[in-house]
Amino acid sequence: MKSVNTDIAYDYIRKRILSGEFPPGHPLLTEVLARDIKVSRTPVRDALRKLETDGLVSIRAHLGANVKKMELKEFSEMCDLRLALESHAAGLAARNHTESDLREIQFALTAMKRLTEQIARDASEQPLLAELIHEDVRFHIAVMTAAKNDLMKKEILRLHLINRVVSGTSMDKQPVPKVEADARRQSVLEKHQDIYTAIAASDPAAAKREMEFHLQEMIDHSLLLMTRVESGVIARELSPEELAYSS
Amino acid sequence: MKSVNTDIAYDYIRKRILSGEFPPGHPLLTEVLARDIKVSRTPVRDALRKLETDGLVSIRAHLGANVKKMELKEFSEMCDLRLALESHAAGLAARNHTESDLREIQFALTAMKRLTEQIARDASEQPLLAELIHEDVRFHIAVMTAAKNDLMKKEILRLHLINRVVSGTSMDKQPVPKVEADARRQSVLEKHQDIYTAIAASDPAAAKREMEFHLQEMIDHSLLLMTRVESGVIARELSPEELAYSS
DNA sequence: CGATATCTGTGTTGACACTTTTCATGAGCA
DNA sequence: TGCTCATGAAAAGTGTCAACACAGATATCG
Repeated sequence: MKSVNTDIAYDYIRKRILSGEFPPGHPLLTEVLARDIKVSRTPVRDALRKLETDGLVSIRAHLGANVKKMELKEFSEMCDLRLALESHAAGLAARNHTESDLREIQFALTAMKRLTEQIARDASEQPLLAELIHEDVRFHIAVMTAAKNDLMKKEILRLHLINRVVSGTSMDKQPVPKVEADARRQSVLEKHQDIYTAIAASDPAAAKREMEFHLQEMIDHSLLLMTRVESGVIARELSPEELAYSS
Repeated sequence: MKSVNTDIAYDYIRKRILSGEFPPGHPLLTEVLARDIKVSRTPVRDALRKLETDGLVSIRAHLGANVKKMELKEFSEMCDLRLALESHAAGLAARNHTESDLREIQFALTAMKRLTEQIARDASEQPLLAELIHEDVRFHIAVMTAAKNDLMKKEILRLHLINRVVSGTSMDKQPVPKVEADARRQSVLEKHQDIYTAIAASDPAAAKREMEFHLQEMIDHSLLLMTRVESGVIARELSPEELAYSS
C-alpha cells in the first residue's frame, strides 16, 4: 500500500496539532502548509477535510481552516458524549473481556499505582506526571479494547484526542497546590481500581456505574478549571454585551 | 451564503443514497457523477470525502468509492453505539426537557397511536406505514432534542441515517405475517409511551432504562432479519472458504 | 500459465475564478 | 479642521477546473 500525499499531509498536520505546535484557533493556510509539506494544495485540502471530521479542525467555505476552538458549552457536550460512550463500553468490557484484556488493564493499573505513590513521595514530578497520564490513557484504551466494539473504540479515541487538544493546552497553566493534586491522583487511582474490579468480576452494571462516576468527577474538574480561565488559549466567545465593555 | 459546488454535489449524491437509488455497494465514479452534476471532479471528490465521514460512503485510495456496505458485525456494533447514545440522551431528556419539548414528543406519540390502530384495522397499509415510520423518527428526534446536547443529537442522527441506508433496503424484502407485524407495532407503541411517561416524570434512570430496552428489542429484531437474508442487497462478506465454494 | 501491454479511473498539479477582508480614499457633517 | 462613514479597489486565500501522472485491473501475447 503506497502512501499517498493526502496521508502525508494528514499525518503532518495532525501531529502538529496534537503536539500543541498548532494551538486551538491557529489558522491553517493551505498554501503555507502545501509549501511546508512540499505537495500541492489539493492533498492538503483533503487532509484538512479529514481532520475536520476528526473534530480537530474547523473549516468554513471561503474563510479557511483553523485548529478547532471550543467554547465551554460545546466542550461540556463533548464530555457528556464521552461519558455516555465510555461508561457503556465499560459495561461491555465486563461482559466481553478476555484474560489477556484483563492482564492489560491490570498492567496499566499497577503502573499507575506505582507512579502515583512515587509522585506523592518525591518532589520532582514533571516527567513522572507525563508517564502517569500515559498509563491513564492506556488504562482507558485497554477497557475500550476489552469491550470488543471497534466502532465504539474508534469513536471514543476520537473524543479523547479532541479533549487532549482542547483542554491540554489550558490545564498546564493552572497552578494547583501539590497536596490537592496528590489527593486527586489518589482518588483517581482508587476509582480505576473499582472499575477494574467490576470488570474482572464480570459485573456490567457495576462497571458502567463506576466508570460513569469516575468520568463525571473528571469532567466536573475539567469544567471547573476551564471556567476559571478567563482569557486563555481556549477563549470562550464574548457575548455582545461583553464585547461592548471590552473596547 | 452562496452555495458552493461541493455542497451541490454533496446534496445530490446524498439524496440518491438515502432514496435508495444508489444502493449499498453501488460504485461512485467521480467522472460519471461530475458529468451528471455538471461540475468538475474536484467538488465531487470533496463531496465523497464528506459522505465518507458521514459513514454513508467508503473510499479506498486508487480503488474508488462505493456506497457503504456493512457486514453483520459492523452493523451490530453500530446498533450498540446507537443504543449507548440514545439511551443516555433519553436520560438527559428527562432532566432537561422543556414544556414545548414534551408537547412535541407527545404529538408524535399520539400520531403513532392513531396510525398503529388504523393499520391494524385496515388492510391497505403501504402509505400509512411510511407515515408511521416518519412519526417514529419524529418521536426519537424529539427526545434527542429535549436532551439539549446538540453534539449528541447530531451523532445519533448520523447513525440513524446509516441505519436507514443499510437496513432500509433489506427490510422491504422480508415478508412478515400481518398479525405478527401488528403485534410488534403495538409493542413498540407501548414502549414509546413508557419512555414518554418517564421523561415527563423527570425520571432519568427510568427514561434511560426504557429507551435501552426499546432499542435493544428493535436491534434484536433487525439483526434477526439481517441474518435471515442470505443473499440480499446487504451481502455480508464471504469468508475465504465460502468464496471457494461459490465459484 | 506467466509476463507484458493497454485501459480505466483516481491522485496530483498549476492556473484561473471567485469571495471575503482589508485598507485607503474621499464625501458629508459637526 | 477633524471625525465618521460609505465606497470601492487591491490583497489574500479559497473554490474550481482541465490536463497530466500514476496505480490497479483487464486483456493479450508468448
